[in-house]
Amino acid sequence: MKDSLKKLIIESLKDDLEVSELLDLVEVQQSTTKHIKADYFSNIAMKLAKKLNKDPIDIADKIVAKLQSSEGLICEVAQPGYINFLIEESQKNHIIIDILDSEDLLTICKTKKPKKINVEFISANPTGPLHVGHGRGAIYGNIIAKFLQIQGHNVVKEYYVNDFGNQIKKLLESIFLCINDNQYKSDDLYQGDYIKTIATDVEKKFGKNFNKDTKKIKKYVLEKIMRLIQIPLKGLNIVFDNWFYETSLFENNLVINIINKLNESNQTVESEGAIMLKADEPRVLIKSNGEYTYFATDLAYHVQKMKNFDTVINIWGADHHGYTPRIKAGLKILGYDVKNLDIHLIQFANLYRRGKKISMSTRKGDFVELETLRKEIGNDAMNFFYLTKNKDQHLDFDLDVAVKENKNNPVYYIQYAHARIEKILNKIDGLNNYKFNPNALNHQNEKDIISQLNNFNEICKNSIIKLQPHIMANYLHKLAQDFHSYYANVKFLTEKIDYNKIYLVKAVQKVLKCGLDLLNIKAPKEM
RNA sequence: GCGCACGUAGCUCAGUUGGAUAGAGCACGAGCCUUCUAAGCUUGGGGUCGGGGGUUCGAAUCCUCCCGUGCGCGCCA
Repeated sequence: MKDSLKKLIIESLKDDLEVSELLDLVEVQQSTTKHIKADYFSNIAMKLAKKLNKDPIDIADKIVAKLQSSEGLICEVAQPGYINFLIEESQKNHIIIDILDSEDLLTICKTKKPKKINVEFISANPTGPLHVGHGRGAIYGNIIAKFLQIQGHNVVKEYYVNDFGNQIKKLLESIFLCINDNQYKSDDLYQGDYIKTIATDVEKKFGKNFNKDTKKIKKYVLEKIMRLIQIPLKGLNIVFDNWFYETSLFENNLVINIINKLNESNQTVESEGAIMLKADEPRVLIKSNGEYTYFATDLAYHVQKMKNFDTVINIWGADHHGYTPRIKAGLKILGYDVKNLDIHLIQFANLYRRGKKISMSTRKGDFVELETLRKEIGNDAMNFFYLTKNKDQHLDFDLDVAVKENKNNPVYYIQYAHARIEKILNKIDGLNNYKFNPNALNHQNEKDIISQLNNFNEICKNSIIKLQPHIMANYLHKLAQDFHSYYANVKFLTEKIDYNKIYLVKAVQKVLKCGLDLLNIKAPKEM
């Protein structure tokens, strides 16, 4: 609808030599102001006025004069130069048939150039179970991968397992101490209850005095931890295609290869026994004790991804933002186009319980497990809660409210709309014998809903293509709201059923279902 | 101190490339079930969009300064 109006305007301006170069300024927007009687409007006259040094009203009048002949379209000029469009009801109402006939409501999102895309998310260190601090990134990353798949891309969901380096050493040390010294306490080591559980198992299998450095022990413990990590993921239906182990980089000599290449690039310097890369600023690759830094292995990891994929997406907590320039600088030196590396920074979600902020430290064992939260409030509420907010927004999550609202959560509002429609449709034989009359729906509630339905494609573009799930979440809420209002005002199952209304709610249900599916939220048939 | 974000109703958050009179949920006040599910509807109060300045026909949105909050500034990962 919007695009066709845009085309009309461009068409009307094309002959004018003065503006023919300015046609990309043309835009049409949906009218949202209640007191203005218009479906869409354009501000092109005001934009051109400046460039041409003319009165915007005159320009608008000219455009409107040319557009007047279009069928089913009423154009008006308003101060200080808006062009308002009113579309005939029957034309707008046709969206109902479009939706019901459509085999896939999301075809508009399909890309013409499918790419191989790697989406890496969560990637929490394998030193403990996932806690609530990982929830936002988990749900966001999963949905981003899904949106890309819907666009038609070939997506690999990946979890990077940091099974190399100090943290793992400390984990093993913690377990060792837990077995041999019940009273151990150290700010530097891990102390959660899960350590005790694993320690018990380790002791059973390996005895008290095992050698912490053997591969066997490490593998055993790592498997235990990875199993813990997968519990909430299974619960949330988050499935990874690939678990990339940091140690595999060494087994394949990938790190040393990268270091060699960097050395050849003349972008490395030696300083106090360490090798540094001239990245955004000098960054250590090899410590003076000969160990690789996280940066060095991470570069090798990213090179792997850049080689094998057209686009590489990292979903990172916002606390990693300072690391971005470094990794990009490194990849640039290695000859990769960092335009293909897309880093999504997710702001922290603070968690409160009884008005107090909950600290989330795996090491101190002071955290609420993601699985605990999931069980308390349920998948649907959890998905909706995280997906309804912009990733750039810091947000506060009050556990008490979340649990209290379990029965009263906004997500149920949307699901309830879906279930209510289902109940109506169940009592109808079907629509095959009734032809939809596009002129029949004139109730204000009906107009509101139809306007929302006409919006759906635009919402899909903004949400799915631009990877902004919260736009879809908020749209669904608005659509549900319009429906509930309608439902309260209108009786469907009367003696003489108006099947046009049934067409309408059926289309609404189809859109709700589509949207809820998108966000990994169930669309129940009854509640 | 430097860097990256954020600041919208009492609370939690929307606000689509700058558009016309600022939005929702929760909370609070008042109504609505003899009727398709009241997990619902209707209605009221509640705002200097952190503050100043600037750009523009037009700013919550862009620029700048200030204030506030979060995060980051390791030979940690």
